[in-house]
Amino acid sequence: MTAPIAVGLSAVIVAADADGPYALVTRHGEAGSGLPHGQFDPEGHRTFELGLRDWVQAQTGFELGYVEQLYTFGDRGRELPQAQLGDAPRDARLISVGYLALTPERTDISAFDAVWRDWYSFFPWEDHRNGRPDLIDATIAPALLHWADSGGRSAAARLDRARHAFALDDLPWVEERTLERYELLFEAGLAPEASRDRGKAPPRLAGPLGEPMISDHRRILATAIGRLRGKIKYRPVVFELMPERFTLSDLQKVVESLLGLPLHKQNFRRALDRSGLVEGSGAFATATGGRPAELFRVRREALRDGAAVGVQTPRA
Amino acid sequence: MTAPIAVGLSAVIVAADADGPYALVTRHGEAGSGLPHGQFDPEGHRTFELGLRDWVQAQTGFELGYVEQLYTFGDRGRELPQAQLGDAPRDARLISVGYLALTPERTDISAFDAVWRDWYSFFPWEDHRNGRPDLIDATIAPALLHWADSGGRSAAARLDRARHAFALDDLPWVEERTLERYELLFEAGLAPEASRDRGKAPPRLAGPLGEPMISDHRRILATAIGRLRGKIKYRPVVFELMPERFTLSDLQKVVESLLGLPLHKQNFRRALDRSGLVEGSGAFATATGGRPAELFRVRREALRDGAAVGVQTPRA
DNA sequence: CTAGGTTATACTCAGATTGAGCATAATGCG
DNA sequence: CGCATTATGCTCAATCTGAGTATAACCTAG
Repeated sequence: MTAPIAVGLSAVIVAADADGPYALVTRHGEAGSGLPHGQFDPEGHRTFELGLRDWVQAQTGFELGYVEQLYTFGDRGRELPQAQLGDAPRDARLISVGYLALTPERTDISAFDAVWRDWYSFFPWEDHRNGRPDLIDATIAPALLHWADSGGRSAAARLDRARHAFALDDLPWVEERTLERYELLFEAGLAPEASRDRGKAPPRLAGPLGEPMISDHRRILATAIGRLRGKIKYRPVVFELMPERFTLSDLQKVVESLLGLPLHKQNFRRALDRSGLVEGSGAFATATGGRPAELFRVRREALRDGAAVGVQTPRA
Repeated sequence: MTAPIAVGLSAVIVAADADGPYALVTRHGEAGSGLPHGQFDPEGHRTFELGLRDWVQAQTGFELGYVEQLYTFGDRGRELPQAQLGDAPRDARLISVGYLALTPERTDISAFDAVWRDWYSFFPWEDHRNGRPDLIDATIAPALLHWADSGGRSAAARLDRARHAFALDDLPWVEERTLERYELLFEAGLAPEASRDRGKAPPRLAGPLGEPMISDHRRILATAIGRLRGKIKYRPVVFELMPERFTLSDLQKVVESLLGLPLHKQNFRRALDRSGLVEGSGAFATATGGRPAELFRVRREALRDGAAVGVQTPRA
C-alpha cells in the first residue's frame, strides 16, 4: 500500500457590500491568517460538501448557503505543515479541496476565532477601482522584469507571462487572471509563501506584496476570486451576496468590489434592466446623500430560466 | 486515525473531427466501458497532473497535451467497486479527481485496450445537430413527468427541474447543462447506473438511455462535456482539437460536434474573422465536393493576448 | 464542354446592443 | 433658496447580430 493520504477541505467564504469584498479568515498566531479549513472525515461524511458545511458550522458558527467546488490542490511541497492538521498521520500526503461559498451578510462571528477581512489586503494589486495601483509599476513590474532577465533560456517566456498577467506595455488588464498573477509572483519568489515553502530568504522589496497566508491558502483565495470574477458575468451569482432588497447602486458597488474595477453607472443599470434579473419594489432607500434610490429585489423566476445569464460589466 | 482514503484520477480525453466528438474509453468486459483511470501515487507523483500524464501514457500510449482539472468527486456510494482499484485497501474511501484532456488527433491506440467512441453513444439526448432527438419527447419526458408526479411534496420542484433541464414546454435548450441532465436522469432512476449503485431493478423503458459506464465515469464524462461546451465560448480551447491547418468548415463541424448544435455558417465565419483568432494560409483544401476551401491556421499570438476570447456560436 | 450539384465565400440590410455622454429629478444642507 | 449630491432618463453614433441573397469555384454526368 502507498503512503496514506489526508484530504483537507478549505472554504473561501465571501461577503461583499458597498465598502468592499470580504473573506472570512481565521487567525493562526504569528503564522498569519488562514482560511477556515478542516479534515474530511471519510466515515462521518457522505459528501465533501456536507463535511464542509458541518465543520464550518462548528468552527465559525456559520450556516453556508451557496457553495461551489473550486479546485483540488495536490502539489507536494505546498501543503499545510503537518502540525496544523489534527489527527492525520505524520507522513500523510495532504491534498486539499477548495470551496467557494457566498453569503449575503457579514454575520457576526465574533464569538469564534474568525474575522471578515477585505480580500484586497491579500492581493493589493488586484484592486483597480481607483485606477491601476502604483504597486504594480513601482514594485511588481521591476521585480518581475528582473526575474525574467535572470531566466536564461526562458527569459522571453517569463517576460511574456509577466507582461500579459500584469498588463504591462499597455496590454489590457484581465481581472479574472487573479490566480495566474499570484502564481507568477510565487514562482518569481516574490510571495513570502514561496521562500517559506522552499526554505529560502524572503524577498527584498520595498514592502511585502500583500499579506501572506498559511499553507497554500492564498492560492485558494486567488482561485476563488478569479472564479467569482468570471462567473458573475455569465451566471446570476452576485445575488447570493445581496440582501433581500438593495438599490442598483448597492449592486453596482458590490460588483465593482468583486471585479476590482469601476463600472459605467448608466450602462450598468440599463443592462440590468434589460436582463430582467431584478424588479423595482416601489419602496425607496432613505438617501445617504442625494435623491432617494428605488429598492430592487431579485426576480427568482428569472434565475432559473433561459440561457446562462449574468450581469454585464460595462467598464467606466 | 480515520478510514484510509484512496485518490483515483480519471481522464476524459477528447478528440473531435467533422464526424463527431470522441472520448477515449476503455473496455471492462461485461461491466461496460469506462474512462482511463488509475490510482494517484502520493510517493511517486509530485502533482496530480504529472501522475495523470504518467499513467495515461502507460495505459493508452497517449501523450497528453492540454489538460485541465474538472471536478473532484467524493460521494459515498458512487465510487468504483473496490475490485477495480489495484492496491487500495478494501475499506478505503475512494475519491476521484476528474480531468479533461484535449488532443488534435485520434492517435492510433489500437495496441492498447482503449478505443475512441463517439461521446453521444453515452448521451444520445445531447445531440441536437439534426434537430431535437425524438428520444427526449418520446421517452425521457414521460418518464421524468411520471417521476415528478410521484414526488409528493417535491413534485412541483421535480417538474420544474425536468422542464428546464430538457427544455420542455418550449423552454430554451441550454447545451451546457449536460451534467444537470444526467444527474436528473440518475436521480429519477432512469440511468442504469442508479439502479446498479442502489441495488434496485433497472428502469423499464423502451430502450436504455445511452450506454452506461462503470463507476461514476458517465458522470465525469457529462461534467467534461458541459465544461467544454461552456468554455469554447470564452476561451480559445477548440484549437487544441484542431490540426495544424484546417478549413473553416472543419472548424465549424468540430464546434457543432461539441455543442451538439447546428450553427449558422456565414455568421460563424464572420465572427471568426473578426475575432482575429485565425488567419488564412493561402493554401487550399482539395475539395471534397464543391469549391475548394482555404486552409486556415491559428494565430498563436492572438491566443495569449487580450481579454478572454472564444469562438462565437451563432445558432442556425 | 456544358448543365447542374455542391461547397465556399462575399455582401446586404434591418434591428438590437454598446459605449459615451448630456439632461433632468429628488433629496439634504447651509 | 441655491448648491452639492446621488438617481434616473434619454440620445446618438458606432458596432454587432440574425437572417438572408448573391456569386464563385470546383466536380460529375451526359
